[in-house]
Amino acid sequence: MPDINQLSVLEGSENSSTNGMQKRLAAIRSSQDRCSLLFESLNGVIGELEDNYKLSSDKGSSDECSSDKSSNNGSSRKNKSLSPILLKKSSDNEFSAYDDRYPMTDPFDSSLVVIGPSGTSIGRHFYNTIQWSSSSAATRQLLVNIFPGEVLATHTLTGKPSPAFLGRERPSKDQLDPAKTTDIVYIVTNKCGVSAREVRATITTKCADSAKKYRKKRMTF
Amino acid sequence: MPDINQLSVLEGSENSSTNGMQKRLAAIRSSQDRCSLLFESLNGVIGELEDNYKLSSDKGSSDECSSDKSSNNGSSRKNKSLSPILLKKSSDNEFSAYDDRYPMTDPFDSSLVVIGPSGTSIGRHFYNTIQWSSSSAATRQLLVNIFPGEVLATHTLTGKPSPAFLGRERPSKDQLDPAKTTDIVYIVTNKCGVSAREVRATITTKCADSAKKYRKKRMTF
DNA sequence: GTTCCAATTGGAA
DNA sequence: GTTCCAATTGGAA
Repeated sequence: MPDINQLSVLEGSENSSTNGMQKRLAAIRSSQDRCSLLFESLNGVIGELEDNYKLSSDKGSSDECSSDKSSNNGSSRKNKSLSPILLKKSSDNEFSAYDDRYPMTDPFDSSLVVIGPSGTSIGRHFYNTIQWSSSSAATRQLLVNIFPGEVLATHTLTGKPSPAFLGRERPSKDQLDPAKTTDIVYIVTNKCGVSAREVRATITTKCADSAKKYRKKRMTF
Repeated sequence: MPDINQLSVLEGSENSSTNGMQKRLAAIRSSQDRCSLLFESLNGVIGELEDNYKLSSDKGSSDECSSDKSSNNGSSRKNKSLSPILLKKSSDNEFSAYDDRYPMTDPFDSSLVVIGPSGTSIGRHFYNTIQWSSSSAATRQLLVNIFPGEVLATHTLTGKPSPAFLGRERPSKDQLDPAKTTDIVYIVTNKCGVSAREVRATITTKCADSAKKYRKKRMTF
């Protein structure tokens, strides 16, 4: 969560800040992390309950067709009451840096949704299919939508070689466009209430898995 | 949320902290208060969803309800059905099968505290010094208290070799006593509200760091 | 077919 | 001096 990291600025501005203060900040940070986890947990519960509810209330409709959701009468009330609260939660969860403008509709193309301050945009339809109830699923969905599979296979989060493979270097990989990855981290941390660390780990793993996939393809030649 | 309450301790011991810092801390505190409110709100949503769900699906739902659910009578149903879901979710986050008995005083030695179902015990005085506000700090404190430094340096969580170093094997390491590591995971997940994954990652890292330390010592010979 | 796990590393924080 | 980061791997889940 970006806001917490910003707290480190404090240390710079105050030369008098003590070790004790560091500890306090660490304590705050970790309790906020726990908050995030709890949010995720609650989100999961809500998603589950909602799924059950939908399942039994209107059996025919598939889950995530959201486009015509707003046109529902009566029964849509429950859906409606759910979303705003969840959104409110997300924004409040980001104690500071959260910018209410994102996600926002692309001002030049209403079929696009801008997901973060760096301006990364994705299709609205795809956006509506993202499973925010799982931060790793959401992260991976965003990755495969934003980057071609081969880019994922040939790039990494940082572009740096593994320190564990020094002197045994693998073909070096470029860095995924940082503007896009930071926007992914931005939207997932905000929508799912998880730490940036977690999202970044998922990106790292997804790249590794993609590379593995392409490596296998090569083997078959 | 116990963690947030613990933060109030911060106020007790401020000596050098500046006015600006106070304000920032106040801001954090208030946002955490908001957090608490949101939890209540989310809980309300869950209740509402569940009521709706109950209302519309009183016909043998198939989901993951436990075996004894069918034996419930009408009135107890709502309370009972919500809890399992929350518990289930919780266990995903490793608040898991929380057993109120732990931590407990060692029945044979009141100076010891048993931290988990496997019976790992630690000194009461040490127990009282654990920083539960940081899951990684708490995990590391427990590790160094329970295992000698050299054991940490020569063991790993699983005892398995790194798959990334096949054909280039490092001297193999034994597995840390699983009874003890599971108890560490148990107590930290419960006290800090973090996932088992996170605690296990910290254990892995601590072992790696310890091994590094001892490796350096060797280098100096 | 995809996601997740954890051991290892050097250096950054 | 210690903790944290992320790339890489094979296989488990």
